[in-house]
Amino acid sequence: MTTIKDVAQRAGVSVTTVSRVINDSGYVGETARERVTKAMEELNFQPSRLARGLVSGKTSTIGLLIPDVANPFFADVARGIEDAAIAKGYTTILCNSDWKREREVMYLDILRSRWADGVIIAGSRSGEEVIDQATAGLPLVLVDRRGSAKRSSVWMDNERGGRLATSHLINIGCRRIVHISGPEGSPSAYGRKLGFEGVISENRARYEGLRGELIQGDFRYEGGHEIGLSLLRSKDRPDGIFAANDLMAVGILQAARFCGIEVPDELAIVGYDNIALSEYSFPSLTTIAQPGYAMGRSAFQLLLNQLGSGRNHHSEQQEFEPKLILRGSTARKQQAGT
Amino acid sequence: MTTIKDVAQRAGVSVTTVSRVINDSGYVGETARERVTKAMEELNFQPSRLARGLVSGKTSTIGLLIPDVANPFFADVARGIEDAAIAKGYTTILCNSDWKREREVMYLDILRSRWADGVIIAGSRSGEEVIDQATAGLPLVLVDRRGSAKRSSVWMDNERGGRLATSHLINIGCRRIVHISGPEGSPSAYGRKLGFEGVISENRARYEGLRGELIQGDFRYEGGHEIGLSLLRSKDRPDGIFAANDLMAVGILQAARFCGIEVPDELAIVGYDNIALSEYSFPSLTTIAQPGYAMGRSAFQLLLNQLGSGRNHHSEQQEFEPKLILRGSTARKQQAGT
DNA sequence: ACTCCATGTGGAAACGTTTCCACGTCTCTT
DNA sequence: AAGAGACGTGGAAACGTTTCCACATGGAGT
Repeated sequence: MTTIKDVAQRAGVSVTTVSRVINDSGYVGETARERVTKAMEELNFQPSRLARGLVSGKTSTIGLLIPDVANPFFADVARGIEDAAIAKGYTTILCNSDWKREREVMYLDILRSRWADGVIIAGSRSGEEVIDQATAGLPLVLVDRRGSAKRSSVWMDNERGGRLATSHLINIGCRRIVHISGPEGSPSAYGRKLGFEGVISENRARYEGLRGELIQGDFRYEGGHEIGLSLLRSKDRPDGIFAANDLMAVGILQAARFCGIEVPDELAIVGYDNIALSEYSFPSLTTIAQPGYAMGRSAFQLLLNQLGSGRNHHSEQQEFEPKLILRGSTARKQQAGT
Repeated sequence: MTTIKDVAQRAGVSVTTVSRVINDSGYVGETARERVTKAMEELNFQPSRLARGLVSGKTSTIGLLIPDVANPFFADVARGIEDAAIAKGYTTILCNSDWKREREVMYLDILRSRWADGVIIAGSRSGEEVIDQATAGLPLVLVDRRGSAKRSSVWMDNERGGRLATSHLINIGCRRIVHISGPEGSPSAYGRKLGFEGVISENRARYEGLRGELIQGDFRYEGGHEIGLSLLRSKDRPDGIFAANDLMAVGILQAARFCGIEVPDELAIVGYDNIALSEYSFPSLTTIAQPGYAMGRSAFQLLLNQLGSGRNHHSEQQEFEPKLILRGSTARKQQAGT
């Protein structure tokens, strides 16, 4: 490792001068600057960010805590964040919590020990107190929930999304609807469930025989597949399913194909997220769009605003609108009247 | 930030003793140990990895340089690497090069400045000299190519994979076959192309009228879609397409649906990677399996071996076998004889 | 009674930077 | 002619650890 001292020696100046050249601060003479620049190039010198971080207290590093990069939605979020971060000179540490609370806490400890300047947490199942405790003063942006006013967050109105999805199923004539929810504790899953329940109970008077059922899922493809199989093999099978994310919805789609059930005519399916997969499945999946990449970019921007503003806890909320994307999995030949 | 000094003071001992307790090294008395442990808990103390790294020269950090996490194959690789890394106490820095060589170099400079202990590069388009130059002594594992003997690498026999795919298309009766290759410079894309060309030229004598054509792609869905459209609209359209990855293959699938061309009967399609998407598309995609997660785990293991072995450049190669996965996109009613 | 070694502890240097302070020299103003 | 800047430079402290060294104290072996 070549250090600033080597550069100083080679250029025949002091380390102070080299530092000034690197940071373009203070006064440096023309000749000195040239010699330092030359020496840096010759030695292929890169100042150590460790040392720099130690003295400045800033590491230009952020932590990204998500359940799973292999989940396309979070991969999009991650990409959005990393792109925005590197553009501002920040480096991103990747942390996959695998939906486990204890892993979240573990990663947060690691991030603190590495002096991350801030953290973005997406898809956490932990409560706010736990997060508060574990982040302990670390600047923070949450991406899946409406945080309290004192915290920055990027979120969607998941309840509205859940309402859109459920209403749509009712509109096309479904009367026995099942909602496969997300893991317990996930605020987005909770919102979607609320929306579902709300619409079902509001419409029960209007459409007699309308029934809504709830099954707890895990946001994973395999989980959706299994639940789909057991659900579709029962006598009293549903004619509409709203899955809390696309991955599970696609799992159900496969289960339906396996059971020889026609989608959308015998069974209509709505997902959530609008990941690429939902467009290319067969039939293509009606879903609620959630712009992962844009939400990621936005989350980093909020974090940056917080970092810039020093002590005075500049906190902001950014909301994204859920949007119903109509595709094959609910495109019935004849629709029931509204 | 609470420091080791605060802990020492609270426990009434020297920083040396605290350090010994933290690292469980040297002699520490029973009472002193207890008091230090207690003080650490009370202060919620986490030793600074920056300071530690500065003195030890080791940061327990690795860099992960991939083209794009939003590409499901690389997301799998990333997940495999991160899982393996955290299990050994290493932290992963995420770098998306977006297939651009200059971004690779930029990221490598950043990683060096952060004193990453090692780097894993997947899907790079840069030549070995460029990589050598940019990594400059950083322990390194390449994941998509058979490195020279002096370098650790994880790879697949892409040429064999290309041969499998192309032979399969010929076997089911395709005679005008197009290969959509990957971006220029990518070794995996190159291997697949070689395999394609080899099989085509070897079979030209046997099957008269057999034609193979090459089109340069970019490993992206949209690219595949566009190429598919222009290809399928021409009079002289192919009856078989081998795409260098699944993303492009699915793009072509969509293009075929758009043009009203029957898959697999009018057009057979083979992809590469076996990402989740390939199973859920319609028709499902015949492809060459590439186990991203396992390759990621493996890559980290090789890196770890290198890190442990000090100066003596312990380098290993790990090879994975390509496997043909038969699915709907090539399942023709009647197959031509071999 | 002596040395020897295991045990326990702390001071201080080192890691590679940034930054505060001090000390020059030159030029311009009055 | 003298003082006030502006300009240019370097020494050294500081950041939070680890680790080398020195120095105690005690008991066991001769």
